[in-house]
Amino acid sequence: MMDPRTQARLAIRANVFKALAHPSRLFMVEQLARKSCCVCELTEMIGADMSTVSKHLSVLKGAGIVADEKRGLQVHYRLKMPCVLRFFDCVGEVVETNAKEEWELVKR
Amino acid sequence: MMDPRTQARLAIRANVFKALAHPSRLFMVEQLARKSCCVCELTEMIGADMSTVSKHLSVLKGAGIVADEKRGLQVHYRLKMPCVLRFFDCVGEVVETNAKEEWELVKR
DNA sequence: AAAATACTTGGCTATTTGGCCAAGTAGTGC
DNA sequence: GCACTACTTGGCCAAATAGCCAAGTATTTT
Repeated sequence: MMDPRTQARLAIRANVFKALAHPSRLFMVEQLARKSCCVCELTEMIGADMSTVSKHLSVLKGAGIVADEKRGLQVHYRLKMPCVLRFFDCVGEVVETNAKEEWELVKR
Repeated sequence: MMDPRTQARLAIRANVFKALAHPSRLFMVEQLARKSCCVCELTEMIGADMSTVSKHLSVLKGAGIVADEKRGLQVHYRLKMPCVLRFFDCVGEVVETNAKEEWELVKR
């Protein structure tokens, strides 16, 4: 019946996945993997309101995936847990396999 | 400004993460990694309504993470993309690091 | 063919999430 | 101190998610 400890462990882990479960946040992680950026740079690239971007970043920060540091007027974010990049290969594989299978179904 | 192709690519990938972003679904993936199960077994373990479990499974199936097969009255699900298990090590690492840091803050 | 089992799907409600705008905070430069 | 820039936070609304119950489907059993 799934004891409370297991339940709690899974809930905490689910939060990490939840943090990555948004296109803009994936984009941010990819960018930050290349180089640290201030909020303004990411805002520019994504093209949403800065407040929106800031909130996304705080979700990633809350999950422990990125870290921030104030430099003068700007706040710079960096990828704190580069191991999340390892996810992306597998996700790419999943997506590719799905697409191939769907194609096979529709093809004829 | 994030072109539509990038946008679409990220949205598809985000769906895979979204599928994993729930405690019960993580539990299912872990179980299915050990052995294939029917819906009834997972329902028993999780302790929710069978309809709820069935819906969770269809989310995982929609993301291409699991596959199903009917055997008599039962439907058996299996882990189709075992590479998602590789995520779990990193997620564990993230969670552990977060916990350690939070502890350092509260300690004194 | 009727009953039982193992699911899935539809309907409903409560909660969460995502977005923008407006207002607040924190440094910088005059 | 006052204005300016770079953020963050609160408020609000629209949309998505998660849960249960009830109803529907498919297969087996009697």
